[in-house]
Order: sequence, then C-alpha cells, then structure tokens
Amino acid sequence: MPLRKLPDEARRSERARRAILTAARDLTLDQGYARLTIEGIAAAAGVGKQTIYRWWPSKGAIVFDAFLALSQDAAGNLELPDTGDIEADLRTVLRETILELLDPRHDAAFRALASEIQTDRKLADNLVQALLGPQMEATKRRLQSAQRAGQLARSLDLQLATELFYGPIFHRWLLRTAPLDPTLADALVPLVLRALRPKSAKSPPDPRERDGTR
Amino acid sequence: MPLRKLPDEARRSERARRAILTAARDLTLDQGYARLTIEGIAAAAGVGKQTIYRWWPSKGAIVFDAFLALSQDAAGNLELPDTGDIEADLRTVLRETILELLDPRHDAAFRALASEIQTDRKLADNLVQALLGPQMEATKRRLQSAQRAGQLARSLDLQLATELFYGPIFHRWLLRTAPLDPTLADALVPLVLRALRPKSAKSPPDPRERDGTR
Amino acid sequence: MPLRKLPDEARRSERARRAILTAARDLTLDQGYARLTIEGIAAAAGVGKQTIYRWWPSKGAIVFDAFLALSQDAAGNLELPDTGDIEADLRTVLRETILELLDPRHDAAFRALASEIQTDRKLADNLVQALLGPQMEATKRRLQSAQRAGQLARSLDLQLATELFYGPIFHRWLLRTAPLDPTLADALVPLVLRALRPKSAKSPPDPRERDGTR
Amino acid sequence: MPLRKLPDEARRSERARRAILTAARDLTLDQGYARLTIEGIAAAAGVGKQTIYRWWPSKGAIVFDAFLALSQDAAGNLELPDTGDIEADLRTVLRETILELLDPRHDAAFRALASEIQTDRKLADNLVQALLGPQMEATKRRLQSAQRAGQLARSLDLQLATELFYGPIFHRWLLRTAPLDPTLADALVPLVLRALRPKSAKSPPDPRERDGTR
DNA sequence: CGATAATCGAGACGGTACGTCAGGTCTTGGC
DNA sequence: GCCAAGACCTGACGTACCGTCTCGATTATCG
Repeated sequence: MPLRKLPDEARRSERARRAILTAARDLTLDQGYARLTIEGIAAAAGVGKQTIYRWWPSKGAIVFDAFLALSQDAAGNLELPDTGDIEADLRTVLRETILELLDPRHDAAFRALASEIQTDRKLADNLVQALLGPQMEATKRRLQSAQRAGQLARSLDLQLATELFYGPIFHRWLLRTAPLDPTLADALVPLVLRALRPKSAKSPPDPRERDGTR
Repeated sequence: MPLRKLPDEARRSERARRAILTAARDLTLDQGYARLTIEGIAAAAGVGKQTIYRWWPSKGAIVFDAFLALSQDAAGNLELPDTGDIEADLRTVLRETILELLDPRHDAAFRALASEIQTDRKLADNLVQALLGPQMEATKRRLQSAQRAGQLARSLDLQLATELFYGPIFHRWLLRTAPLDPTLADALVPLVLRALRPKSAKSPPDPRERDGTR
Repeated sequence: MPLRKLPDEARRSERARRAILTAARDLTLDQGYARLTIEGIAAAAGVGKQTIYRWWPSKGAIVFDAFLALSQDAAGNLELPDTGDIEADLRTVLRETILELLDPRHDAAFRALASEIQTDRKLADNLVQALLGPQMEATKRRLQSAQRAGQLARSLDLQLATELFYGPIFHRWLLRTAPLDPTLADALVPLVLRALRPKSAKSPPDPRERDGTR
Repeated sequence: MPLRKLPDEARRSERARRAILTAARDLTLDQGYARLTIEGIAAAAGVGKQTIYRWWPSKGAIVFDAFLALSQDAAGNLELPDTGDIEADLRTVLRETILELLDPRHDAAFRALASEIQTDRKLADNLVQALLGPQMEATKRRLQSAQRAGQLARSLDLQLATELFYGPIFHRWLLRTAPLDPTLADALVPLVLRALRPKSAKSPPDPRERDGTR
C-alpha cells in the first residue's frame, strides 16, 4: 500500500517509478534527508519533476515508499517467534529492532520519517499503518499467546504492555537521551516482564522469580 | 546556556535578542514551525537578518531559546514532589508532562525540536542537557528516594526505570501510534511500579499491593 | 546579438524578455543606473530573479540590451548621408551624435555602459561591436567616399581620421572637461577637415577654403 | 585640495589618514576598484569605519585622494617642454600620457574615477580641477607659445585644439574602440598639427609640408 | 494499423527563502 | 576625547528549490 495518488496507474512507467525510488534512497543515504530535494531526485533518476509530482504528494511520501521495500515483507505478514519462552522471544525481537535502528540505512530513513510525521499527519497515519502498527500488533499477539499460557496476567492492557517494550527504545533513539545499543533489550525485557506477570503469589510461570536464578 | 556563535557578547543588544525570541515564538505558534523562516522572524522582530545569523546557528536553535524560557525555571532546579507515596507522585508528574505535550503552545515547539534533533546533533545535545536531562535526573532522584524508603527494589537501574515511564508517553506522542491523554499516566504508573518493587513476595512497602491485590 | 547565457533559447519566454528590458529601461531612466537593481527589475517586470540571471550575466548586459533597441536600427545598416559635401554631411552626423548624447534617455544609458565597460571587458566588446563600431565604420566609408572624390588626402589613416571627429566629442562628454553642445560639431568639422585634405596647396575640393579664407 | 569634509581638521589623525589612503590604493591595485569596499579599507588600514566616513563622502573620493599623490606634483605646476619644436614636444607629452594610461597602476585608478564621475558630479569637478584641467591648461599654454612663434594659426580655439590631441587618446582608452599604444602619438600629432597651422599658403613654420619630406 | 491521447524527459517560469556582503549609523570601552 | 572595533538595520546580492507550466517525442491502447 504505497502512497500513491489515484489516477489510472496503468499508464504509469514502472521504469520511472523504480528509478525515482532508487534515487531517493541513494540520495537520502549519502547526503541525508535534509539535503534531499525533488529536483535532485528527478535529476538522479533521469526523470522530469512532473513525473514525481504526478505520483507522490510530498518528499516524505517518496522516502516512505523508497524505504518501505526494505521492511515491507516484514510488515505484511509479520509474526514474532513463539518458542514458548516469552522472555527469550521478546529479547530476540527487540534486539533485532534495535539493530535495525542502528543500521545506518534504516537510521537515515526512519529519522527522516520520524521528523516528517511531526508535521504531516497523513504520512504519520501511513507510517503507523504500514510499519509501526503491524509490528506492534504482532507483538501484542505474542503477548496474548503468553497470556493464554498463563505466563502473563490475564487483565493486561496489551497495547500499554507493548509500549512498555518499544517506548524506552524509541525514547533513546529519537530523543537521544542515552546511547542505544542491543543490550538494552536484555535489561529491558526481564524488567518489564516483572510488571506483566500474573499477580498470584505463586507466580509459577516465571521460573526465575521463584527460585532466584532460573 | 543558549546556543550562540562566537562574537563578543558584551555588545549584544538585549532589545534585539528579546524581539527575536518573541517573534520566533509567536510565529511558530500561529503558523507552525514548518512555515517559520529566518526572514519572517527578522521582519516580525524589526531586526536585520544578520543580527540573527550573528547569534544563532540555525532556526532550531532560535526556537530552542525561544521556548526554553517557557520551561526554563522548571529545568533549573527541578524537583519532583515527594509525599512519600511514589505512585501518587509519579502520576502527578507524568500527568503534567502529558498535559504539557498536549498544550498546543508546547506541542508546536517540542515537535519542531524533536524533528530538528534528528538532523542536528548539537541541538540534540542542548535539548537533552537543558530540558530532557534535568527532568529525567529529577525523576531518578525521586525513584532513589523511594528506593531508600524500601518501596523499590535495591538493584534497580534507575536510568532504565525512568525510561519505562517516559518512553511510552513519548512513543505515543512522537510516533502517533495511539492518542495521548493524561489517563495514560494512571494506567502506566502502577503497571511500571510492579516491575520496580522489591522482589520479596510480601512487598510490605506498598500499601495497595498488600491489601488490594491479595 | 544580445548578451546571453547558454540555455536552450527555443524555450525562452518572449513575454518575460520584453517585460525585463522594458522595466530595465524605465527604471534606469527614472532613478538612474546606480540605483538600478536586479531585484527591482524583476519586481517591476513581474518576473522571477532567476529568469533574469538565466539569460543575462550582469546588470550592464541588461541595460545594453534594453537600450540597444533605441539605436539598433541605426546600428544595423547604418550609412552616413552623402550629398557630396563632406563637411556638411559630417556636421549633420556629429550634431546628431551630440544631440543623442545630450538626450537624457540616452545619456543615462550610455553613461551607465561607459562606466561598466571600464570593468567588464565582454560588455566593452559588445558595445564596440554593436554600437560604436558600426558608427565608426560608416563614418570611415563616408570619408573614403570623399577621398575617392579627391576631397581628402589619399594617404589618410581612416581609423585615426574618424577618431579625430569622435574623440573630442566623447572626451567632453565622458570626462566633463567642458560642456558639450551641438555647436561643437560646427567648429570641429572644418578644423579637422583641414588636417585631412590633400596636401596640394591649391586644395580645390573645398569651396570655402578656396574663396572664403583667401 | 583633497576631497575632505569640513570639520576641524586639527583633531584628525594623520596616521589614520595615511593608512586609509595606502590601504585604498593597495586594495584597488590588487583587486580592482569594483571589489573595493569601505569595510575592506577600514580593516586593511586598521581603522574604524566611522573614521573613514568622517573624512570622505564616497569611495570615489578616497580613491581620488589615494591616487592623487601619484600625479599630484605633475598637477601642481605642470609645464610642457618647450624646445621650440611644437611637434616634438607634443609627441613627447602625449607619449607620456599614453604610457601613463597603460601603466596598470594608473589604469586601475583612472578607470575607477572615469567610471565614478559618470554618476558623481562633484567628483567629476574635482577630477577636472585637479588633474585633467591642469594638464589641458599646460597644453594650451604650449600651443599658445607655438602660436606666438607663428607656428600655429592665430585664430585657433585653443581649447578645441587641445581636445583634438587628447580626445582620440581617451576615446580609445575609455571606449576601447581600438588598442591604445604610444605610437598613436606619432601619427596623431603631425596629423592634427596640419589642422592648426597658419592658413597662409607659404606656411613657413612647417618644414615638412614645405619641401615634402622634412 | 494507424490515430490519438496521456505520459514522459526536460527545463523555463514566477516565487520564496536562503545565507552573505556591504552600506551607513550608532554605541562601547580602552588608551 | 578620540578612535578601533564592531553591532545594528537595511537592502541587494546570486543561488537553490519549490510547484506549475509548457514543450516536443515517445508509447500503447483503441477505433
């Protein structure tokens, strides 16, 4: 579901579309989103400016499409691993998320989008719908599965629970209050899980809390 | 510690400085940061552009200074309330934080800054140092006080604990994954506190958990 | 042969070109070349600055084009009158030249150009090629015709002879060593012609010298 | 008679004055008058801008003063050589004049002044009064001396006669209609003198015209 | 199959803002 | 008390891009 205007897509030049997205991605990566210009993209893509304006409403929308490809399969039918060990599974996923944010290719693009959505509501909706939402939904599903397995409290607000995992990560990354690195996942997951476990004193699901180590 | 270039500050015109910051704030509020221009500020402030360029390196830096005044007393010797009830105190503070983010005056400015720091590292450092840092430090101090009162686990990573509170709030606000409203604080605080309490099952310090849950 | 940069002239907007030249001429005439600005021209012409910079390299080049129209027909296939009376013909032409220099419309423009060519070699070449050169060439042709009629010495350096006529006029006009007025032509022409006549003492071609002086 | 404003010159700093004129001359010579700025002069002279504005009304006036020194002795009590041979004397002087115009040091300054006087009437008057006038007056005196010796016609308009010599030279130099070089003097002087000699058929003063060769 | 209409590249156009330069005036602090 | 230093407001510079708008020259269905 790329950000496209409506007109008859049949006539659209696939060559041009690809050239534009490729140029947008390359230019963003090697000079940063701030220096990215429509004219620059057009020139690099060997395309008229009008061709860009015909199909995309804004610079942000192009970048969105340009980088969507990188994560798009993930976005489609995303599912978290389910080994039965909720802590391990979350750690795996969050480490991956962090590594993705640290990868310069994604870093540039995601920061650009994070920046743009402060202004562009439509883009924000698209970003949530295509990337952030699916990821969070998948996480919720995994939490729900753990919940059904009695590992998490029954009364959990899954949305909020999910944000407990992603919030601190994006907080560091977006606001730069502290350096982000994958070990954050290792500290974060067990800590948050303490809040999510069933309230019963016996708390059998968590092996560690019971006997101290594991 | 505003963002300034080199020239002799002794000769600086206080009149011009104030006019610029006022104009920048007013313009940001009624047309948004995206439409804010240096020329517009200069015109509105009755000031030459050069006077702006002489003292500020970027549009973001001006807005930073312009809005710093709004929160700057808070930033200086910020301290969280300490009624002995950590949950109530945190709820109070986080509600205030959320309300501030929802206040259009701050919303415009903070989004602008959040957007700019994705690109401008220097500005990011200043933002953390002048606003975000002090707020988080104060929060850490309050958590530490609760820790000393035996209400929180002794082994806590206070930095991470703090991020557990602020992360989800900023996550919603910046990434727009869900609407932000003050009731988030009410759900968030008790949930996170479950993760932070001492590991002893009886957890006597928290009156609510003792007789409320079990 | 106006002064143009490289871009594809086929796409050039005739409307814009005309508006620019008209604005340049009008502004020069009513505020003087010194106060003329590119921005002023663009504004008066209802044109983007870039459109000016796209087609002209300098303010001088615009004024050159703007005023070329005034004299351009003359420049094309200029020919001096040839009544057979070289003295009368030159007097006619030089009076006209002087009157043109005194006409405020031309005065402003020509002084501007005279000023600019001290710095701008390219403009100087264009000025000579389009205006001064043709005028002098036509004068040379008329002198040559008189030469063939035996009214002037056979061995004349026509270039130098021509400069004998124009030099003193421009000297007064440019350096302001003395006020310029059309009667200068009446004194100048017969005096210079004395230098140009055939060396034979009897000098029959000049009716006046024959029966007037002696 | 340099171009100064009126205020009490007693307080004037001679050091500053000299530094300013020297800086103006140096800067003009090595970057051209067009790039010369008041700020540049002030900086190079180690002087406040106000000190310049206090004593000179315009950039042209500074350059005028700065270069006046070069020719000022000449301007004061200028006298042409008088060997009795008017042709030789004029040739000598005009060659010198041409060489001076070709000397880069003077070329830069004189072109600057020639350019400025198109706009600045006051400067024009000063230039004529201090440099061009004296030179022409001296030339007139020499012509008058030749006249008294019977070498030139009695009825001559000396002003016009003088312009016959200088006009062509400055015409080439200012309007760049032809390259200027010292041999111009050799061709110019005898030709113009033909126009100035007494009208008597015997014309004894000119040896050459009489016997054909010399 | 050839017409015919939308799309394509190219880039000129009217604009807005940029960041810089210099002008001429005004203020300050040190000598 | 003068003067270097330089901040100030002003105005113009020349450049970069914006988003819109022609231009032919391909396409690529559809009559």
